[in-house]
Amino acid sequence: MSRELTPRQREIYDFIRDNITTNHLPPTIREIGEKFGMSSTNSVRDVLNALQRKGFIKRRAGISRGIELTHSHTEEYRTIPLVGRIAAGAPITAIENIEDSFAVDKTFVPSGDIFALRVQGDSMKDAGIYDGDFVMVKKQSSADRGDIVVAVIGDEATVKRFYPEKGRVRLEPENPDYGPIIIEKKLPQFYIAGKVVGLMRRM
Amino acid sequence: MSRELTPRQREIYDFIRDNITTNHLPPTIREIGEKFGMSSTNSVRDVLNALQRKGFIKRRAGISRGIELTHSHTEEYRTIPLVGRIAAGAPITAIENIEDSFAVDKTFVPSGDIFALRVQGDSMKDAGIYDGDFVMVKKQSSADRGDIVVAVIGDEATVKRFYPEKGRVRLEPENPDYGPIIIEKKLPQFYIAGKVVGLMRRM
DNA sequence: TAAAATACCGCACAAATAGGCAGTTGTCAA
DNA sequence: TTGACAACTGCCTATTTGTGCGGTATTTTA
Repeated sequence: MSRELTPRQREIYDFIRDNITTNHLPPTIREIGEKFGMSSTNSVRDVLNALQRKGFIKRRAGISRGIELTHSHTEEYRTIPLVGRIAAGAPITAIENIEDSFAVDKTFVPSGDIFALRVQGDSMKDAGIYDGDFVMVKKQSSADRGDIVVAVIGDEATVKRFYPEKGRVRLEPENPDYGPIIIEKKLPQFYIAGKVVGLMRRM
Repeated sequence: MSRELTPRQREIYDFIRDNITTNHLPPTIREIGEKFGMSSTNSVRDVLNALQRKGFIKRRAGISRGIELTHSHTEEYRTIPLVGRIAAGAPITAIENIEDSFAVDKTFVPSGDIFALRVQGDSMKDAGIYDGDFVMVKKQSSADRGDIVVAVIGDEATVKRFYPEKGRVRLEPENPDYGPIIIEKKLPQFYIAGKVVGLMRRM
């Protein structure tokens, strides 16, 4: 279906895309024609028809500026809640706990229930996770051995490597200055909030 | 200046906003009128004038669908080009070099000319920058001492710490396994592409 | 209480816009 | 060499759309 574009088609497609991002508005047929020095609206129409046939754009008949990108760069992001405090018992992404939220590219995080958390301390420094980093966490109550998880103990959330052992759980930091945390499995104030699937850092 | 909106104005403002997010297109004056059962375009114009005067929208005269939201809740993210190859001479973000692009929250990267680059190798491992990470780079041709920069040498881009010295530049890795790179300043095939301002990692 | 703002109607007009038909030229593959 | 496709010109039409002028009635503000 979607064959390759010719240079001309690519050029015009790019112009439409840029126009949308710059002016928040798709161009009219004549605007395209003027830009590329075409004196006939039909010249543009031919190209638009080609783009539509090849599946790159959609058009809404009779509507001004009714050009829409199919491979829409418009909705490639998700909004992820940034969790402030984490308290045992309360659901993590309860509205009361959401401090902020930000946009992340869809291809960057797996689908499903994701939240973000700000890392405190440098106990995971040798895993490249630093104080102040934001980790993207996929909500799940269990994890595989060796996964980096967000564990909640009482009212504190901590990022550590997860090692299940007989009757207990070992949470291993990635920093020789810190020792492991051992949790007896029965503890009700302990649970796994999720698995770390991504990281963002401002520098 | 921007006083409160009347219920009617709020209603119409919301409709415009919803229309943009749903149809990726602002409505025409008549579309608004139809929606709210107004038979005169002037009824709509009055409200639009009020919205403009109060600073909620901007209008582009003579242009169809030329309504723009000022407090744009639509644009909390930016699209950053992911640069594939980097070749000396050619402008980095030339279309030929752009491999992909992805959305990033606006609050996450500074404004200005930003591109993303995939890190190869672990020479910056002790700065928490790992093989396969994406770094966000602010385009600039110079940097401060100690900044982490993207330097282009010939056809290769490398991420290192920047130390200007007399008549030359020292690029320092953050990994004891690697030594510094020394560049004589005159070299034309060497330049600073930008400064690393952020990092993203998939895990 | 007067002035300003709000929220409408109705009509008219010009510009902007999409769409259509007929034809030309060059390229490229069957 | 024929035919499909790409990329155009030119001209015409119908619809869409923004804008302008002149109104009315009610509410809010100074």
